[in-house]
Amino acid sequence: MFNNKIEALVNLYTVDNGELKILLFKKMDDPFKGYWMLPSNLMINKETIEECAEATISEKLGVNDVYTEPGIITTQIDRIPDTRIVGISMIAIIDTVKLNLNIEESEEYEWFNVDNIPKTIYDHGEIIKKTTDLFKTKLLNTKYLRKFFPSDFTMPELQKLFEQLLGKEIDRRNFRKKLLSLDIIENTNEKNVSMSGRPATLYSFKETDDKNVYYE
Amino acid sequence: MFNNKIEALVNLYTVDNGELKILLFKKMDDPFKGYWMLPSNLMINKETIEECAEATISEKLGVNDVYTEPGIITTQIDRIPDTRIVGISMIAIIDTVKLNLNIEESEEYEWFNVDNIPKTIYDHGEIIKKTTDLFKTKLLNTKYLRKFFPSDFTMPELQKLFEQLLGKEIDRRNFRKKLLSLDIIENTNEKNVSMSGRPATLYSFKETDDKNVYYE
DNA sequence: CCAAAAGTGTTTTCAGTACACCCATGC
DNA sequence: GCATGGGTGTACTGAAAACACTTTTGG
Repeated sequence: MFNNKIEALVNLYTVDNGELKILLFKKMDDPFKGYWMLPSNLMINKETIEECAEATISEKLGVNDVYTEPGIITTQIDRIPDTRIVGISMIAIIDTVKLNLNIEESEEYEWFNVDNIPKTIYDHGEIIKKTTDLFKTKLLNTKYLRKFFPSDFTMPELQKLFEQLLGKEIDRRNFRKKLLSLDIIENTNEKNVSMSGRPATLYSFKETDDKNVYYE
Repeated sequence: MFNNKIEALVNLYTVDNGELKILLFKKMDDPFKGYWMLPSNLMINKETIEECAEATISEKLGVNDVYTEPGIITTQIDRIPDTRIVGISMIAIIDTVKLNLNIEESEEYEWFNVDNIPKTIYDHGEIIKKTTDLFKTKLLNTKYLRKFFPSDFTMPELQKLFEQLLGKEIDRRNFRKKLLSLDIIENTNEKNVSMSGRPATLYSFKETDDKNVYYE
């Protein structure tokens, strides 16, 4: 009567060329064959929900030490037919460096832009939407930005991410001015290798207190 | 192995004379006799966490139709000795009108200013702090303010609440100017009965889209 | 008439916005 | 040398902050 199954639904995010993306797996068998899903696992008695999420990532991708934290919770009785499972969505962040080192191409998973989610099993689509909305507001804070950019980044890259988060275009000069005025980043005096055009300067986050870059 | 007990830890808030307060109950027996606690109940299989929280409030105070939503989640294995219970803190909001109609004085409970929480059982103190921090940021939005003030309120009352939320003093004239400029409230042309001094004008929230009053 | 709290307008300051031209690289 | 994307400075605008005196009530 009081015992419940709890599943961690892992929303694993990365920033790829200034785009916020989430990792989804393809369901290879019926029901819902061809639909997409969040990697998930039932939480066992002797672990925390964070441990459960980290184990799921490790199992699916072979990557360890990924930051996770709880997102939203769903206790709808009938969210999955014929069984009662409490869902806890987990926000997880991985940077492109770790990604490139450890992840190979696969038929079974794909990184999707968070604003372009394919059809999913059960309520995963709704969970992704709610969790991503929550995460987008958190992501305006350097605490989370740091995790995507543990080493360095370019201004145009970061600007592109903010344009997606805020859903509007930002003037290049004003964005740069604002970021520098906050005194949270520093010039590394390095340049990236660009596809074409002038190479961009690389910046990194200073080791200061975290603050929000934008509101609203 | 996969079955867990889940408890709803109800953080019931009200605004009393511009002060944000939370309801706590006194533990009347050992262990932790004399310590304070959040009202809570284990969630049963056939209810949602919201229903569990609402039932808890109904049981303790005899008040129904109270708005609730999930706050934070704790899955620490040893948060309660010798047993594993997953804790979900629930934000619940009650207005002073409902309060006065239904609640009588009691030895067993008390409304505490959220910035002055007494000693609590287990991890309740930490849960209150985290949930209240979360709620304070939400409370800058009229969606939640409305629930505290379903009928009307005075400017000084609302200003006092904002001063607590933001942790700083606000100029009376500037606060008034800002609130009126947002076009979210209207003058009811009524006055309240004051303790002493000039009676304050009563305002109410317009039926418009919700927005944030302040950031940061 | 005195104490207590509410109400009101103007100036200053600073952050946000708008805007156009030059620079470094690859091909 | 040209296409591509990166880097820079200034003027305008509007919201936030600073600030002091008057009004209404109860006792």
